[in-house]
Amino acid sequence: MTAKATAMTSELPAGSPCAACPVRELAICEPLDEADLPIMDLYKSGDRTIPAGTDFIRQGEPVSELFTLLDGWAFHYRLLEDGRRQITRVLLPGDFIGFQAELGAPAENAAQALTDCRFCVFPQDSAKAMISEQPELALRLIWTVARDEARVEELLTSIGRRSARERVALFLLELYYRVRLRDTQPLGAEIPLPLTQEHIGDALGLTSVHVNRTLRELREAGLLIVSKRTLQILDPDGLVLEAGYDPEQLGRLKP
Amino acid sequence: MTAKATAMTSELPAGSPCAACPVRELAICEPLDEADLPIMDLYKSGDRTIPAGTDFIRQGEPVSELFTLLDGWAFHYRLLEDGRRQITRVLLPGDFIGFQAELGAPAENAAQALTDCRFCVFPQDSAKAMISEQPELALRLIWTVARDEARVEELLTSIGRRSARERVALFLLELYYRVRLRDTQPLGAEIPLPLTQEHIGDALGLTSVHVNRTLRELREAGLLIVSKRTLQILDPDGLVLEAGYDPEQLGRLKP
DNA sequence: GTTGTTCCTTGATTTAGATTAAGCTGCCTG
DNA sequence: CAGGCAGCTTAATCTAAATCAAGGAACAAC
Repeated sequence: MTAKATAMTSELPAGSPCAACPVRELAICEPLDEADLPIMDLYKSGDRTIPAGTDFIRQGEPVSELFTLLDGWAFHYRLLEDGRRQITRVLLPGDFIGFQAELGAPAENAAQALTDCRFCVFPQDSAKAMISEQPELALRLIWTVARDEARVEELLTSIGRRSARERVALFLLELYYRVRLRDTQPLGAEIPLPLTQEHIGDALGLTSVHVNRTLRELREAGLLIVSKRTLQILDPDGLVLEAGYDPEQLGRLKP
Repeated sequence: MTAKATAMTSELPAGSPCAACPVRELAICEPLDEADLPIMDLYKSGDRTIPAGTDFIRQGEPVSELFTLLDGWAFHYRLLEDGRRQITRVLLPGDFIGFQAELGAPAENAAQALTDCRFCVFPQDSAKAMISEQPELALRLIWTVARDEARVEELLTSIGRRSARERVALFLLELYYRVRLRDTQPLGAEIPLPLTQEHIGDALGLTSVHVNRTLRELREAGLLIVSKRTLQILDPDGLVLEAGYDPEQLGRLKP
């Protein structure tokens, strides 16, 4: 429930070359081939690095910049007036962050860095120019927003209709596959999981106490281990079963 | 929880003229002025009317057509394997229905008519052509999908973090304002509400029994009356308070 | 006008998950 | 190295909402 706010950021003077971009085929610029890549320099203002815990988009304040996450983990969330928090999306490298229907309007979602993060930064005006001047990028943005919406709907369905065990199992399973789409790792390997139990609770509509219990149950059932900011999936099939999830859909999973 | 399926539909031979469209400024074609309106005839295949209860998009089956809802109410939903249902979006006239990241892929959301519905129909291929050939329409689609995502996130936040009373109050209040953006009605007037208590429960992650009790409480508190497929908001300010909602956001409400 | 349906309503009971509370661990910082 | 903080863990208790159960009202179908 804590919403830490830090200010310290570091900005590089100029944009680093897109050719070396670590998330090129995941990001908004994916449709551009090598030759067209310099187009992006028209719109991006540079790279930026922020420390873990930074609230880099604040709910209700005008969105003045958009970001492509180059490295690190972050999340989008909404706050109620009394401090209750709902995490709406976990953000991984390649994700386009901060876009909303009315650019420049008060932010509907806040965003916070979970780890130190590095971004590619787009001032709001040039992001607007980008999508109206570059039709391939506009099409890619449609795809991106629709995919994000589908993910939020999946989470909505979890919270609305699944039990705590099903929710936790599915949430971690999906994160595991998303991470593995970025860094190919041996199946069953540990992945970093920079979320606290409180974060997981705030994503799944549970308290951290109940998340703790549920994680213990899943561990005792030999399905997964969450420990020391690390997630290990022991039994993917068992988890799919536990989550009551159509395993076919995992195959369709997008980055 | 019931998922009725009907087949009977009626299709008109040719598209009716867009000039007479009842939802022109709400729909995907909003950016076109009078002169450009015939562009739509390149892409739409005609109008269609279906009876209440029809499942016109079935989860898991390829999406072969997209729709603009011209008249009536419908909803998007997801089913779990054991029949649990989550309603993800209530669809009102002007809404663009069935769009998803991968057109032609298995439908991520089913859709069902709540009342008799009339649609403007777009075959999947021509919808694809439309968004790649008409940049203004692509921009409008981005806006539409982003707005829908924001609505789903709002619902997610409700289910994850609000009490039953807050959820019901906010859900009905938002519907009320959405309907009033379409048909201007005197404030406090009744609006039609073709949702059963079971529908409301499936949208809000509650059982119909609990929805019933909650509606009674809200009625006894003099806030609203739901009766005979009709919703009457008695005390909008009281409801905003009850919902723990930032009233400013209602002003920003989009159709 | 009887017989189903579907939907609404209310009461009694159960339960999943929340709340409260307390101790523990690892860690950073002074 | 002491003290403090953030996060994890577990147990005891409470409660919001689910489940179970039983009627009632409206309406269509025969």
